[in-house]
Amino acid sequence: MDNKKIERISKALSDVSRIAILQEFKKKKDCLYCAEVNDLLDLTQPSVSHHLKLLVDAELLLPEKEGRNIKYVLNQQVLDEYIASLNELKD
Amino acid sequence: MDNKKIERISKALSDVSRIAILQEFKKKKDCLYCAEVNDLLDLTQPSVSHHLKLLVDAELLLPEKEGRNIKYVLNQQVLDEYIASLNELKD
DNA sequence: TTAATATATTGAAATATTTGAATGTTTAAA
DNA sequence: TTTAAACATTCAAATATTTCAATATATTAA
Repeated sequence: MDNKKIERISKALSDVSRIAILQEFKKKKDCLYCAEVNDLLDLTQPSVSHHLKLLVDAELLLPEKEGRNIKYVLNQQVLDEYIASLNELKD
Repeated sequence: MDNKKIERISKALSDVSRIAILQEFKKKKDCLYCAEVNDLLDLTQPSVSHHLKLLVDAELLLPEKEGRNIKYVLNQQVLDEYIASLNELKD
């Protein structure tokens, strides 16, 4: 994983709202609906949409359209690659 | 590790200059001098000082004064705790 | 087709981050 | 003690991020 990608993922992780979104996946098996995220956070719908976009742009979340709804799935592979990059920092 | 700490470390990691600083530790055994970081980056001394401060504030780097110089050591424990928090995101 | 629901986009304000010039502080050397 | 070296701080400018109101788009229901 190149440094620009590490930077982008780190930015995606550098906000407590977005961290909370990712943590919600543990509770809801492995998929989360956009509407659930709106309920989770104390923010307006456009703000939540913005946070989800950053997570999708970083490829930490994979969006799947289901009619009017969007289902998000955690991208474990990208998360693993990011963690592997961090582990490489250690001698 | 609480979410504010995760946020702070993620922010520290969300800049290519700071990522480059951390990666330099692999080459230089496990300690890096401030002056070496100044040489490494194409930035002015105050900017480098700012970046190092963010890494120290996030506790990713431990500073040790040596006369006029400062030696930085990578804080592997904090890095490990951060990685552990990310691993917890996965189901 | 019309209305309602779910999500995205735009635009603007508030705040945060990045950078460097100028300057300050601390420590060592002359 | 004067000077030089290493690093920090302050301030301001440029840029990026966060947030929300307003509005747009897409899809489903009536």
